[in-house]
Amino acid sequence: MSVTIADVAREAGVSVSTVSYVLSGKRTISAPTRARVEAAVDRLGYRPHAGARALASARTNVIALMAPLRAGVDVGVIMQFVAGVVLRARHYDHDVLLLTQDDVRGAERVGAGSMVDAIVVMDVETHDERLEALARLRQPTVLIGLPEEPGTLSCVDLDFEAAGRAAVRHLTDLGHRRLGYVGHPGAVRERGTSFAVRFDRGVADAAQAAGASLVAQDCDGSPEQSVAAVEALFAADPRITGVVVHNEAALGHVVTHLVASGRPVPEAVSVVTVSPPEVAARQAVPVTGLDIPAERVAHVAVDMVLARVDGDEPAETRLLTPTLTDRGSTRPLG
Amino acid sequence: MSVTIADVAREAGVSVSTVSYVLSGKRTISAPTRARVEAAVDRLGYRPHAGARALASARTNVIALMAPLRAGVDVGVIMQFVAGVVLRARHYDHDVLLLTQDDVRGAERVGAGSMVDAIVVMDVETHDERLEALARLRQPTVLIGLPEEPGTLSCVDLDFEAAGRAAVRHLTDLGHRRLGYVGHPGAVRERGTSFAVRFDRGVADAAQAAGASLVAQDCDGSPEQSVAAVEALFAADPRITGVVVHNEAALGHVVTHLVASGRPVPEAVSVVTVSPPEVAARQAVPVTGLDIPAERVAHVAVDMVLARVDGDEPAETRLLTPTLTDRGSTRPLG
DNA sequence: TACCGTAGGCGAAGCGCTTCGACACCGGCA
DNA sequence: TGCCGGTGTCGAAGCGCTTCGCCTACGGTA
Repeated sequence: MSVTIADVAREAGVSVSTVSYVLSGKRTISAPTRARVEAAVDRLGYRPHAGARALASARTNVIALMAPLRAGVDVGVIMQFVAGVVLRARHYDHDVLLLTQDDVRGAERVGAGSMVDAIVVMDVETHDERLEALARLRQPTVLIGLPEEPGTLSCVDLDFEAAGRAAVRHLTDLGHRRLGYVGHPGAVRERGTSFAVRFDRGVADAAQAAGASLVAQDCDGSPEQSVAAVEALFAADPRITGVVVHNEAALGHVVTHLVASGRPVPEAVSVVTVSPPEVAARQAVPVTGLDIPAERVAHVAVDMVLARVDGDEPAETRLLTPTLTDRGSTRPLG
Repeated sequence: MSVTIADVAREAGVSVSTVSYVLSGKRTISAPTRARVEAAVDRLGYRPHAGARALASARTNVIALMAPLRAGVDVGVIMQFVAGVVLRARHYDHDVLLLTQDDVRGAERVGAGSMVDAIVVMDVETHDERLEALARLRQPTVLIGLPEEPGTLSCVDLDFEAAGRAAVRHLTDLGHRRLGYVGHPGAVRERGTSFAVRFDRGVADAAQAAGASLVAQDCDGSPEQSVAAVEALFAADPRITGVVVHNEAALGHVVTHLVASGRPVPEAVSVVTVSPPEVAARQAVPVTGLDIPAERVAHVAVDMVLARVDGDEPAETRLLTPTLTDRGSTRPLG
């Protein structure tokens, strides 16, 4: 069929094993021999057969990525993440096998079938039904998100609690002491990756630590509810000067309504958010906030999971510290 | 390591080859024997080793998908397409290996390395530098788009010429005889997948056939150019009553400006477009148009390329006929 | 009754690669 | 001079699966 390692060996006048060692670098080979082999490889256009390699070495150089491919609000972020995983995987000379979120047996299939060396799972929920199957596989797995019971699985996520604290502290450092908070609907707090709960806690803690008052309001992100949430905040405390928005979908509506209702941003109200930088930046008033670094999370995920492939290192959970980008939607009180 | 076919054979009290034949169905096996084997498989949780299978059978049950993962305007459409490919591949019991567009040697790597059975390439340009390498691979390939020289490669795309004709005919059937057309900038006509050129031709042909006048205007999709394009059309012919927009990015701006400048849609001007249905539907005035069926294209692409895997059928180019969805942005003249 | 075709099963030869152990050769040391 | 430890190379044994050819039974036909 195509050119095999035996062809290369013959062409270079060495044995098959020598060619293999030249290619893998796992034994020292003298410079002249190595040169002959490399020349033969080039001349014949040799490419090792991935299946044969996988069979003999128990390594495939492929990682599985389970991603939510349904069209949704945050498609852009998902793409960024997927691209980040592919890029980073290539950096380690790995390819990426794409599985969809709803292919519940997908991980099991590719894992048990030894098609991949490791598995990255996006969008993990607090009580995720896939975890059990994942834990049984011999491939290391990394989860994006923080389930209640990670067991022996690694996790990466943004440190939402720190993000909540940082968001509030940014406001209190500017002197704001009467704060509003637009969060997620209760349903998200249950499911989700617990990020909502963690963020809430960070917000509350920091407000208390700074001696600031805090009015919170859930919001599903619709234009109506967003407007209503803003009004509810100011009804509860008309003197609010700082607002934290942890709801990508609502962000635009909240800002627009603040301005439209005679509360210009940042002149009357300072606004801080957590979101992908692109989302925060493209609002009518660009919004200062904590960036969700999709690509960085992707990189870290791949790094972590590949580190575990042949090391017997234990699982680990890593929370990335968010960084705040000032886009001018806040200003000192007074 | 894990359960092998030999374990299953032992457990079922048959030979290894018998187990293999039960699994593949390539030879008749008596019902009782088959049952024993299947029971053993279940009991042991046996999964064939993909690498071993690939080595022995020269089939991997994986297809490569080369997709543009950079964040762009049409991320949603790309995702739809990717999801469509994965779904359809699963339907044939295949998995999908994801390559990025800019990984120029990616296809060569996975192809020559026998990691995949077939290759799907998105976003092919008229003179695509990847074509040559793809043609050299032994795996069948299907291109999304229509390059100038497909050679032995298969292609799928929407029939943009038919779409152009249908768009115009929809207007002329309603009695419109003075038409405007907002197209792509010249640069896109050069690159791209020639779809712009093909659409242009369809539009011009149909206008001529119906004896309608046609004023065309290029547009890069920016708000400014979109407004300028509309004004240019009506400057050239103030009596235009029907407009064809073949520019996703411009569509919103064109519609908005028509309405804002006292030319309500559809009361004063009928508008027809070609775009993904979601885009047409979410405009201020939902726009009637020819749908770009991302998922259908994906399905057809997978069907075509897998059909060629072990058949020696020749390459083929398929142009999908677009269908028109009426969203109320057109009305009879008068 | 003798024969043949077929269904049902087995053995073994690869598929192309990695890797372990063996071996030859060389220079340095006692 | 003899021995020892590296260094560089080779041979061969798998890795787990598919598939070809072969063999046995058995039922049907002449």
